[in-house]
Amino acid sequence: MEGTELGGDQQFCLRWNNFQANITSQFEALRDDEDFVDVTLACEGHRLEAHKVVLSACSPYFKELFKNNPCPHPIIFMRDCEVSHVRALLQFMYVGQVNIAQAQLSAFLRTADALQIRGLTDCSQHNDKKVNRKSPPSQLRNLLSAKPSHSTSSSKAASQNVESTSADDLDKSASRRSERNSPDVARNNLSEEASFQTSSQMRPNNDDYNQTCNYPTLRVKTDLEATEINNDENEILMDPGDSEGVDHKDFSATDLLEPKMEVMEQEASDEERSSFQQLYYHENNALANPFATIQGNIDLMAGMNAELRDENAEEDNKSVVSAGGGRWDGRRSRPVPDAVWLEQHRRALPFALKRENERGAPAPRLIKLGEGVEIREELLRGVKWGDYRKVTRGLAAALFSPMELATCSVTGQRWSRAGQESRPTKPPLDRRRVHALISYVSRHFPDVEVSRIKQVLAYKCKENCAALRMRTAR
DNA sequence: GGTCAGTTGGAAGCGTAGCA
DNA sequence: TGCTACGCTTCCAACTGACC
Repeated sequence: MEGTELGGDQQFCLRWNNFQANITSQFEALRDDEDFVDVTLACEGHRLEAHKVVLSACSPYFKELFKNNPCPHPIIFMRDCEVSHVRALLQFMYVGQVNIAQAQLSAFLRTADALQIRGLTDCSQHNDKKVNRKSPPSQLRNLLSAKPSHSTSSSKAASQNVESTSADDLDKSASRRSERNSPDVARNNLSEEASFQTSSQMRPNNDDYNQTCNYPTLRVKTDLEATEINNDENEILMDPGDSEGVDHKDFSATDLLEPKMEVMEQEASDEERSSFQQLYYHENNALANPFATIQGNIDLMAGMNAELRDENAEEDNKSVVSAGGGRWDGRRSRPVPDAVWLEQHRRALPFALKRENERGAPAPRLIKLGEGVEIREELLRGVKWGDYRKVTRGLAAALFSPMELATCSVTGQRWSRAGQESRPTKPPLDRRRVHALISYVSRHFPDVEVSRIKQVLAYKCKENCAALRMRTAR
């Protein structure tokens, strides 16, 4: 206990020596016991309970999401995210460290980056809204781009890399930390940061290397724990906080695969319903485009209160947030404002249809494509019927959002160049919709081989990807 | 090792909008 | 009206993984 004189009144500094350790363990216990959880992450059929305050503290992304959407207990559907990654991220946020197999590291970091998890991504960039949300912390980038080497020379090089960081950088870093930590902790971090060494065990994101090495496990630590050098060759301890002063290789625009999230509210009381706008869609226009009528997305909404959906559909469609700041209309690659894009597609929403029906508007006719996938007749009419190529392209634009087309491939097949160019393998487009599209086109163009249809779909994906890259570059 | 299928870079042709 | 820039469509080719 320390006492200081201030204005004649002696003040005492009461310090809980094990404060951080206690807080960490208690947060973990709260999560394990699911006490006071107020947000559910739904991923691959699993439900992961968490606390908004923790997610907000660890991610400006979640913080903004929850601030703008004051639902008492939102359910966030995380599509195209692996549940194991989400679990690991929660572990990281609650405990401050997590073990990730090297083989999973790249994908894990992409998910972390997309969710702007502090300590795993450059939050300074994320705080700058709309700007590239691409780069993981420099040390992680080093990890991903380091040459394969187990010699001490690389360790020295890595050490020199850190040593080249200027004192100003270290001071900046330390001052940033001091905002979160006590001055003592900040000093500790400063001294430890100066002696930080990126381990020579760091494995490059290299496929050849992947195939020949047993991956060490990466252990990432947050600022909650002091940085330390671990001699265990199978563990890499790193302080993710500092991102300055080290040359790095930026991820390309296509490295970023946006997590597709839909925030929906849990069953709420009447009082809660009257208090909040509780239905939100975020980052993913899946529910706002025509394929929302397919069973898959209806499944996603299974937990929703139908009445509430109707009540809030219109307002919520206006509240959609897009990280890209706009969407393409498929025809021209100029960005279409979200509001415009949504207005063009809003009526395809199942609950929006119900709302219109209640108002006496004629029920739009849905055409079955197959595989349980339906499309509005008017959208199908908009498809050019010159040949199978135009039909395929038209259906692709109707069934998949531009972001889906830009970030997915037809089958998700691994492409070896991806590894060489530090570009991740794209996830597959929704198989059911792909099959529906192919079967529909095949029925009307029986002489056309399926491979040709897939090829056209692949062209479409490539074009959207290129357009996305161009937009991001600008 | 051969074949097939999928992904992607790149090029060419065409259409459209903006401008002088 | 002609030019230019831009974007969309289409196709080819290279490369590689999966499969037999």
